[in-house]
Amino acid sequence: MLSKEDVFKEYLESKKLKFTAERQAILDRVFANHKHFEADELLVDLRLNDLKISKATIYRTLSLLVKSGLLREVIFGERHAHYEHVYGHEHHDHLVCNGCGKIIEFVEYRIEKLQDEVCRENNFKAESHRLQIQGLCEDCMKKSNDTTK
Amino acid sequence: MLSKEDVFKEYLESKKLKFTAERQAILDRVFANHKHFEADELLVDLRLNDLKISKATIYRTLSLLVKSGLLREVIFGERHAHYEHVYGHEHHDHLVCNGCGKIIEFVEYRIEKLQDEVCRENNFKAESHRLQIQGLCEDCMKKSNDTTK
DNA sequence: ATGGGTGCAAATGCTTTGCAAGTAC
DNA sequence: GTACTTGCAAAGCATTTGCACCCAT
Repeated sequence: MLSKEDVFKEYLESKKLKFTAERQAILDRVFANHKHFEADELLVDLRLNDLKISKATIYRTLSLLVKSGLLREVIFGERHAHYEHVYGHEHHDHLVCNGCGKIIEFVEYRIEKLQDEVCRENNFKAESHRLQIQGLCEDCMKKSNDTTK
Repeated sequence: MLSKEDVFKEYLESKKLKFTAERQAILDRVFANHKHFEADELLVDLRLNDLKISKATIYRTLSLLVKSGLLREVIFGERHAHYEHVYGHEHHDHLVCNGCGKIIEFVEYRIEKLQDEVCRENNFKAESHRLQIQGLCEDCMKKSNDTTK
């Protein structure tokens, strides 16, 4: 199986783009740590590792990582992007807590199958999908029911 | 059954807010025409009807319409909001064509049921959800297969 | 009369872009 | 050598906000 680097390098080559030190560093940090992250969090993480890469380059590289299929952009209702790993992770969907912002991932194969069915019915060729359920997690539910609050 | 106006007025009253001419006009135009629309499209529509309402007021009123439950905000992967009617429409999800931008609505009760099941398993209380499938519609699929292109 | 509402223009926050200088191949 | 890259600062865009004046209740 191809490593992340191989996947990225192959993509870059196919587009006649270059594998620079900045792209290397971003790739490393993106997959070193977090699962979900935002552009700014990546910037901080790079700084903490003494990597001085400009915001512009971060945005440009994230876009390439998405196009190469290593990352996916997720939008959680806010107006800025979050990213998550595609490489090495099964496709999943999200429960987003409106109370504390916690994100719970889940996999439900039967939903995917019904989606395929819907696509067939509408002569639609799916390329990607996102399902997200907003509400309250267990803890926040308890808090909001707590009459002593 | 309560009319849209009644729903809106009730919401405003409950928050000690006022039912102004601007809010009236926006409510009317929002439900006169479109289903899906963006803030800017609403602005144009208001101008075409000789209603000179500022952008600020449009944004402030849309937010109130969402809170009152008459509208829902949908984010189609772009970085700006779309709105759709809740009042008078069954809950549905979307197929979004990456080729031409067309939006196909669908209702699939079995998916909703599986979502409820997922929430139960995770002790999660759903408040809303959004499911969207991106891909190519029939027409765009034909175009991309067209070898004469 | 008065607390909320409006328009305007400026501010915001995330993201993109133009440009001059640097670098991978 | 030459096309692609980078950082910087400026621009872009959708949306929000501060403020002085206005108006529904």
